[in-house]
Amino acid sequence: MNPGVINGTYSLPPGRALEICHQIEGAILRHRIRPGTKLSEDEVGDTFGVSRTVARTALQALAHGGLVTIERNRGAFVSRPTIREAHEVFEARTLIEPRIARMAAKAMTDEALARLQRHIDAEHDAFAKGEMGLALSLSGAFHLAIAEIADQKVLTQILHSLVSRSSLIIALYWKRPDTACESHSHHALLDAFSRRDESAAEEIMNSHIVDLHSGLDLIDRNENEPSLADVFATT
Amino acid sequence: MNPGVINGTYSLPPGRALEICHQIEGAILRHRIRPGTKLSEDEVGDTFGVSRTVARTALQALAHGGLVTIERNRGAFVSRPTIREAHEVFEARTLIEPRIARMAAKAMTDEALARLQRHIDAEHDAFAKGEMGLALSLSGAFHLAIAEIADQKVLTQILHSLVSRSSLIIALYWKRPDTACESHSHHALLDAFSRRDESAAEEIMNSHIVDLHSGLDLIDRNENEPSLADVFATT
DNA sequence: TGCGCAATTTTTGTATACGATTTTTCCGTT
DNA sequence: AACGGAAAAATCGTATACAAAAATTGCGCA
Repeated sequence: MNPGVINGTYSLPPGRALEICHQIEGAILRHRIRPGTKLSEDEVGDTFGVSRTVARTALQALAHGGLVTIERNRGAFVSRPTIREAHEVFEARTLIEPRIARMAAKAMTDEALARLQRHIDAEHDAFAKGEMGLALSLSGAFHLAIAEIADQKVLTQILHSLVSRSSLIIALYWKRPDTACESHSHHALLDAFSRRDESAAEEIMNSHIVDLHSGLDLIDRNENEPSLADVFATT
Repeated sequence: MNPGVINGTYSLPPGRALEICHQIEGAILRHRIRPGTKLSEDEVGDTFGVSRTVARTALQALAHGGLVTIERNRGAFVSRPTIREAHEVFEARTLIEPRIARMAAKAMTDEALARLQRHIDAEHDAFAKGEMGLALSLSGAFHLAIAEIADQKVLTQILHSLVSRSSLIIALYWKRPDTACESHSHHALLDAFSRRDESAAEEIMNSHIVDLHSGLDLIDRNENEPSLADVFATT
């Protein structure tokens, strides 16, 4: 199972390429592949036992979701969102998700509540086991589940891309890599949903996203990895 | 020149495929190709003098933007948004664009104002000449230009997809195909921008999108083309 | 030893070939 | 004449081949 992976997000006909998309997406969302990692066509093709043609299709689909960046004549890499983009992604989520939460509260059913509860349980579980990557991806899946309940396909697709990129952003800029990001916002959200309290859901979601945003270390210490070159520069 | 086409929207490396994307997008936005039209790989390849490989890449990119729909073993077609999707697209725009207008008002410069004025002039021009397709695509480009001025890349990309799909929706559901869609909302918007009146810009944009939405004929006479089969059903 | 240039290797861009699926056409049967 | 099915054609899915570009390596020279 691939948490965070929702059907119909990649506009590809069902087939091998779509499956590979989901596999790679899952790996990135669980932080098993770091931003910046090269994803060569041969490597992907060999890994999944397909030709470069199919691997290429999958990588291009991922590129359109923003998870992968393709540079001409250089290949595909797991995206490294800039600080600028990080801000924009969370600002967009702040705009969109509270509204989605409100719509979800309106459309909430007992079945949907149970599903959200299961999401939270799984998230807790992974967290307890120390599987942080999995926990994080499940946390993203929770947000998408809400969008699905709101039954807004267009916004869900948009949110999918935003949540995916958020995962990359967290991998790059989360303040305390060791410390965990457990919050009980999801519980509070579920509670509001169970009361069908639209305004509360909207407000809680808003604070939740703002919290996430502010949990990032987005001070511009001249952008991106100072790795090696800068570290040993003897100025 | 391709009105409505903005760089960086399709996550493809520069090259032949990207160019073909823009060409096809331009044609669709100007209503030179109707929703539902088949775009076969051979046809596209021959038209632009490239192999199917490149044509395929372009079509897949367009599919991710929502302009084209690919069905497995059947090929690519210009998308035909459902009534349901039409509502969702305009609801999403109602959520996003007023905010973008506000941000644009805040970031407005004289140079940007001049650019918007040129957009409006071009739109008028096309309209006067009866080139409705061109006028419509320029109208979409105006909205995108605002997003660019707001300098929000993430939201601009999202809006690009929404505006493109709006063009398909208008092609399918506009109430009076003969009557024109001239409104002076764009003028009013420009006026608010020139006064740097953020609230006015936000409010005018909101009404403008709502107007567009209500100009559509989205009554569900059991979805899409009743064509033929239903027409002659002798119940 | 350090630098730069050239040859080699790797990797991507594009075209083409072949098998699979779908669509169309055409013919025989009723 | 209408229907159904089989053959033919068209179109897509995938693999592979070759050309072009980039990255790497290694050599020669200062």
